[in-house]
Amino acid sequence: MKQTYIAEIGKHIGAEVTLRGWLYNKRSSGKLGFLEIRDGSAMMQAIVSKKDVDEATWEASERATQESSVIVTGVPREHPKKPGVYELDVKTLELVGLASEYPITPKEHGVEFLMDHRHLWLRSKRQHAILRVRHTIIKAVRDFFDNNGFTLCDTPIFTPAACEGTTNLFEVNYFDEEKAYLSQSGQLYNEATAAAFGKVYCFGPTFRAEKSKTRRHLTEFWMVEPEVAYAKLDDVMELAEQFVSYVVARVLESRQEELKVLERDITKLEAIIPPFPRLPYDDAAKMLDEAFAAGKLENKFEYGSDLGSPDETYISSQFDKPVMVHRYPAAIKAFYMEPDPLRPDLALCVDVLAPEGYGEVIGGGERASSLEYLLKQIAAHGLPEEAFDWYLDLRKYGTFPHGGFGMGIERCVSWLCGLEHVRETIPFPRMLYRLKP
RNA sequence: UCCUCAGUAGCUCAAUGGCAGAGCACUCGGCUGUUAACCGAGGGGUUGUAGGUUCGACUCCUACCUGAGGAGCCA
Repeated sequence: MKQTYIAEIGKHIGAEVTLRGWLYNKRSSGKLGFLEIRDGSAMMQAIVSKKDVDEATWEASERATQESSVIVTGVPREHPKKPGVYELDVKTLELVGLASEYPITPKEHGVEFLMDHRHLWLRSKRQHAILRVRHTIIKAVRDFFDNNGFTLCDTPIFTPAACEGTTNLFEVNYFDEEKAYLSQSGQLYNEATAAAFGKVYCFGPTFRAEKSKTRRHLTEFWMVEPEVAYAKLDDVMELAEQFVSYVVARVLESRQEELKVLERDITKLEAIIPPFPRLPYDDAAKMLDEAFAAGKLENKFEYGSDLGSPDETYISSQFDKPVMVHRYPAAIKAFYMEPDPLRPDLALCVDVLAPEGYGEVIGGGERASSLEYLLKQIAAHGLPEEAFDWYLDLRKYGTFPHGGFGMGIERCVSWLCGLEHVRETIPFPRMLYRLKP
């Protein structure tokens, strides 16, 4: 008995097939049973008619509870009332595993309950759709870089020192010599591999021990980080808009069904095509001042500070494409940012803010290439110079201008799916106060 | 760390300081085209914890616990 997957059922109309899966839901009308079967690929309704099946099958169909595992044989045909929809006329049904009373009912549930049952919640239609979109996004991310001459060079997860201080890092006590930390970015290592391969990317889990408790934060999330030798800030911005547009297009192309389940307004996604607006920090500051004067923002924006969440939301709401805010004050950015030669108080960096209030999905820029400047910056930030000896070597042995960015996968999934919270974008989210399941 | 809100049946919620309730889920019965199916019956409660006010507290007060949303910080 070869298994047929429901997603392929259209190819088997009129021929007997075997489905293996789980009972999603059941309705009955006397001697007629309607079983919704899911097998991971899709769902379909199976019809059990008492007069057409043997006693064991009828009894099993009556006994089967929600989420019981079942093997069903039958003949698929078109739904009598819905063209293009298929149903299965059941011949036999075998109960593989009777499910105990299933906690997730077809009615509504609260967040805490669903999060406690995340291992089961994944079986529901909505979660299935989200994680399929996630899969497509990740595939598109890899394809984009693989097809554009990038080499995958993954960076370590255990790292000896912080990129930007140790306050938000997870400490690991294992290595004899010194303290280790879980990676918060692969960027410094990307700069080393970029000198070897030219165009590189890394893609892995990232850890941030921030006491953040918002819909945009996870303590463990996945980040893809490209780095390009000889790239200037303009090249980085162009790469970012090409990359984001490609990923969005791939999702639109292959995940229509899932976006429909999620009730996503796809016209919003269809607008995501290059070029994206470029907004200098100074202009962003002016926009925020005007918004505050017009009573559209609660707090006055202070020039020189970083954009707050409400600020980002306001700015992105003014555009129907992702907006690239560039050239922030160097003082509020990481030590390795290249200063703008025309305005040394500004850093050659860029944040990409997704539309519809989804906030920052990409952060990046041009890296400082001068050894003298980096030494000054490390001292100014109070960082231990010896921790960066290998990083400084990159400036000693053939330094070169270069840049790149990092994109948080979960924020991207959240945006493309139109979700309220990133916790649904990863199979098992890790958050402040959430380690199980 | 700070601000706001919420904890009542397995789940989602109701109950004006005066008898602890409904829908879903579950069990039993009915129904040959159901779509969160429907109809009838049944079991199911330390109202987050501790204290206080009151003749009487799910309801009011205090503290704590847990969760959610937000700020800061970030992708």
